[in-house]
Amino acid sequence: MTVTLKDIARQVGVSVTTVSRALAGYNDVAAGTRQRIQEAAAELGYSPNITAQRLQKRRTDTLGFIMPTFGPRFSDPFFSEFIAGIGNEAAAHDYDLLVSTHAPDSQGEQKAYQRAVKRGWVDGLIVVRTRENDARIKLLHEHHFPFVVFGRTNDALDYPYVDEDSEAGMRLLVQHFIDLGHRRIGLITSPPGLMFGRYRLQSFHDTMGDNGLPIQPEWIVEGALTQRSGAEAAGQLLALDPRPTAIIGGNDLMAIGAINRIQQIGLKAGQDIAVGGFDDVPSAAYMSPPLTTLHQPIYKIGRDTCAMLIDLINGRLPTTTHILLTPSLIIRASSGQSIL
Amino acid sequence: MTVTLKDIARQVGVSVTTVSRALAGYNDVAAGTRQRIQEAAAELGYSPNITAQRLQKRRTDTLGFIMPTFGPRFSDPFFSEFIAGIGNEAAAHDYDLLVSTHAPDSQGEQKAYQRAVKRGWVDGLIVVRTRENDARIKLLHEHHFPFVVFGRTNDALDYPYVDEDSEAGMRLLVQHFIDLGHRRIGLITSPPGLMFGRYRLQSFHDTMGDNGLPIQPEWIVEGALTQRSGAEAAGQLLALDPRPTAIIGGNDLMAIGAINRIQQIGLKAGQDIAVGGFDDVPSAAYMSPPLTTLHQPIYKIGRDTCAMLIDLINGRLPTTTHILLTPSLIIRASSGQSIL
DNA sequence: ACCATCTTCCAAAACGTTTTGGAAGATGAG
DNA sequence: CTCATCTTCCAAAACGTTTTGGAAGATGGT
Repeated sequence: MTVTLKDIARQVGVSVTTVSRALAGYNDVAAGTRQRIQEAAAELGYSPNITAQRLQKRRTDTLGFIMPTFGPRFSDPFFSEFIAGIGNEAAAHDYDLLVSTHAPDSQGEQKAYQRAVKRGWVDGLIVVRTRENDARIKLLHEHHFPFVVFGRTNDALDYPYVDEDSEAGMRLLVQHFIDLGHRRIGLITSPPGLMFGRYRLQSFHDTMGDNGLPIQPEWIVEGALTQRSGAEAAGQLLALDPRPTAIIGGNDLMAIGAINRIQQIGLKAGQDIAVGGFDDVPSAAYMSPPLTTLHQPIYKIGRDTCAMLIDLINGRLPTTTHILLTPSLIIRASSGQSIL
Repeated sequence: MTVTLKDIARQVGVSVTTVSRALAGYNDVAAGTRQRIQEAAAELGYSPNITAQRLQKRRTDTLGFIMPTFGPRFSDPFFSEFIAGIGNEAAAHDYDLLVSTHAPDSQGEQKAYQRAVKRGWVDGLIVVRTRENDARIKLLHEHHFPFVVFGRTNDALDYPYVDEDSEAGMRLLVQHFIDLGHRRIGLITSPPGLMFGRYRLQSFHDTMGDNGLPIQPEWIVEGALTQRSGAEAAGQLLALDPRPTAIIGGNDLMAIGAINRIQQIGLKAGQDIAVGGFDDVPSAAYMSPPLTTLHQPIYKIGRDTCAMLIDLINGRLPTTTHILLTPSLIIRASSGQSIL
């Protein structure tokens, strides 16, 4: 069937050892012998079996990425860009990328992490969308398994991570709206338990407070990170009396949903109601109105996270294991003009 | 370090064989012995090493998906939804999914396919975005390697595929515009060499011809499947005199870019210029105006493709290996009213 | 002619699992 | 008591590779 070292050995009339060492470039093989072996290998079309190499080397040269997906069918531009980032970086270092989709805290997710930790499934893991009391991180940490996280947790554990400074981001956005004269600002939050939502919500409170502005509880509505849920949440906010003059989406997808709902009831986003988002997804700049948002360099974050993990796996401690990136506020038409 | 069969065998005082067979549930193990083995396994926290199992079984239980990406940094909602589809289906059958990103026809891509074919990298491959004279398909076909394709090629080769009927889709969309009274219709095509672009272009020509409508060469502009390129191409179309009254994007991303450019120069998409796209990406319904487009059930296509591949790998010939899905036209505000 | 040193090769072990082909002892039928 | 049949176990081989620890023969210096 497929060609093995044994086949070459038989054809050339040497031992498997010699074939292996000849092809690996050791210098204890006579030039002529090596020549004949190389020719035979080329002729037979030999390529070493990956699984056998992995067993022998006790490493898989594979990285794992377990995507936490809400609901079976889902689509989030964040993930394709992030995968492109880690995928390219991994490929550059000759690592494979194993991708698995599982609902957060589901049995399937737990099994996947167990396989990594106990069964030599992959050499390291990339963890995203941190949760409060994140069981994944506890597990990996106590098994001393190599991993890097995009996000932080509320544990006291020390582990390498890359994160965006959600607090700073939200502060920029809220202050921007306040400076434009807004006083009643609605917020569409992400599902509970997600750390980044927690930081953003906290910062929303803080920034409003620092400006001496009270917050009505009904200004804060929960969404599910999708356009549809953003539209629904916006519907609730727009039904308030008085209604908010600005709406912040916990991510761009929800902000896009909000804009849609605003137009639907006959108002103009960016004129009657200001809107802002988080992420700067590719479509954000092409909406009408274009969406004011906080730019996160997702692709770069993916690359950096992956590079850090590879260093970790190979025992090269990264110089810094805690990276906090400040998102930059991209002001576009959806935040409108001053209403003062 | 990690626990192996040997460790359990030593602790219980039996052979490795017996441990293996006890845990695998064979009935040639005494009840008491099995009990002690199971307890020891639980106590030591044993889980079988995946790589060793794979070597022994000569199968990886892993599927490969090599994403053809244009440019290093990229983001296409098509891929995240497609990955979710194949990922979930794969997980349901206990298969892993290996994802690799490579530029089309690049060296890296070729190497990846070689690894699959010759080195036991994965048990099967999913191929997408077929190209003219697609080298990937020729390679896989001549090596009798299990694979399923999303898309068709111009080869005479027989292989299993799932595809959307681009010709039917384009016909629906063009006819829709013609019925609304449009006579000058611009088309933003995908990069050359991509089969789906070829079908769409051909069908564009055919449908216009069938309606007795001539096509000016300058109505057809090439894009790169991104919002930005769609905006640029639309810019060219809008500069024509007389300019087209309708613009079709080769995919939704380019249609979204076109809408953006239309608004930018002070015209109203869906009123002054009709716009249509392909794919029905999640954002399409939330644009303003919402985008008329051809809905492709990407998630389902991913699942079906993957299911077919798994059948193939396990020697269960799927009943049908050629599936052609007709996209449905979703009419939204961007196609506007009749202009007659 | 003898010993030391190179050069070239390979058998065996190892990675951790599953499968094959018995073997030893217990049980039961006659 | 004898032979056949179960029950329970295991040594060895296998998957395909890499590494270890020599061994045999060639070379060269004296």
